[in-house]
Amino acid sequence: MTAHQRHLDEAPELGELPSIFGLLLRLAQVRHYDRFFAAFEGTDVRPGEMTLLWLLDLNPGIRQGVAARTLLIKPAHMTKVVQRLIDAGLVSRLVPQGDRRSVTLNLTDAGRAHLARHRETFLGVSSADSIGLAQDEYDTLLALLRKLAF
Amino acid sequence: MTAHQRHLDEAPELGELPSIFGLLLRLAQVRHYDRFFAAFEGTDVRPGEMTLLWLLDLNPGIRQGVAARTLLIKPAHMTKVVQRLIDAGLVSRLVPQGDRRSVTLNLTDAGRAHLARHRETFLGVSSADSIGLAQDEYDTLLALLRKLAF
DNA sequence: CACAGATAGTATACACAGAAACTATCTCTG
DNA sequence: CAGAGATAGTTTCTGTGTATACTATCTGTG
Repeated sequence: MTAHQRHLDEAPELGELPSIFGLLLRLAQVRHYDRFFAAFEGTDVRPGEMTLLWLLDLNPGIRQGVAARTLLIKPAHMTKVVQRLIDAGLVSRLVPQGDRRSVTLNLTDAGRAHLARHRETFLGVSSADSIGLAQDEYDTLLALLRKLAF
Repeated sequence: MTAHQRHLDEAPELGELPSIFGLLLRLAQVRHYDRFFAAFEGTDVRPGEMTLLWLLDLNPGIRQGVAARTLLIKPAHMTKVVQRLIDAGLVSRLVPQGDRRSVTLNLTDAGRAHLARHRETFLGVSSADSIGLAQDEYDTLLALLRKLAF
């Protein structure tokens, strides 16, 4: 079988599927993850961790639960993500005086260094160019997604 | 603490995060999943299964691997999804004459009935209105996502 | 100030998705 | 036409995220 014939075989009828919002979101996300992991190949940096470090850099001492709600991460999962970052020496946990049920988070020096080291790559993955859209299309897309996300 | 004060507590500084494409995609998807499961509450219908059934309806006898590549589902996972649908009586598997390594898929009568029963709800979840955008914004968003997805 | 209920986070158990290795079949080349 | 390599799908193992239930702490009301 030639490549061309195989291509024909693999072009099934899609009907209205390309207008199903949930499918499009998922497909776009899968492709974006591929880009992310290609850019961070060999570094074991993960998208969610990178985002959390970023948030902690902007909000030193933020409560763990507030970070979780902001990033739509479930509390049970946040516990594990934070534990990983603490094990990696990037984040520190502190139980504040006022409310000893809660936990506040801070970057360590190593965490700040880690963030600085990967900042450009992280931003680069999220650029119109790497995503394959014209700048104005990209701006429109981000504005629309922002309406849905926040 | 009043609701208003709590709201203030929970508005951390976000910096450039709302321009991080990957984060926006994920947040939008999490919110969309919530809508989906709210609409299908009590039915145990899942988004991925619904999409696969739809694809099978349009392409009777499609090869399992072709379906997997079309929907960006990994082969190992597709095996399990198909098995679930077969157990539910919605899909049938057939090993074709020409290539006995492969497997072709078809909807059963029950599968077609299932699809028909949930079709409107499925489309409804994926409408400008339920997503909370104006129709023209929604059309733009879909067109842009389609560029990324296919 | 005691205690009922709310809240913050954690632990346990499970579901969903992927990677790698395996089996069966097919194809192509010598 | 035999055997090496490619291909289709499955199995096994692992990781990521969720639901549920639990512990610790706090708050508000009597």
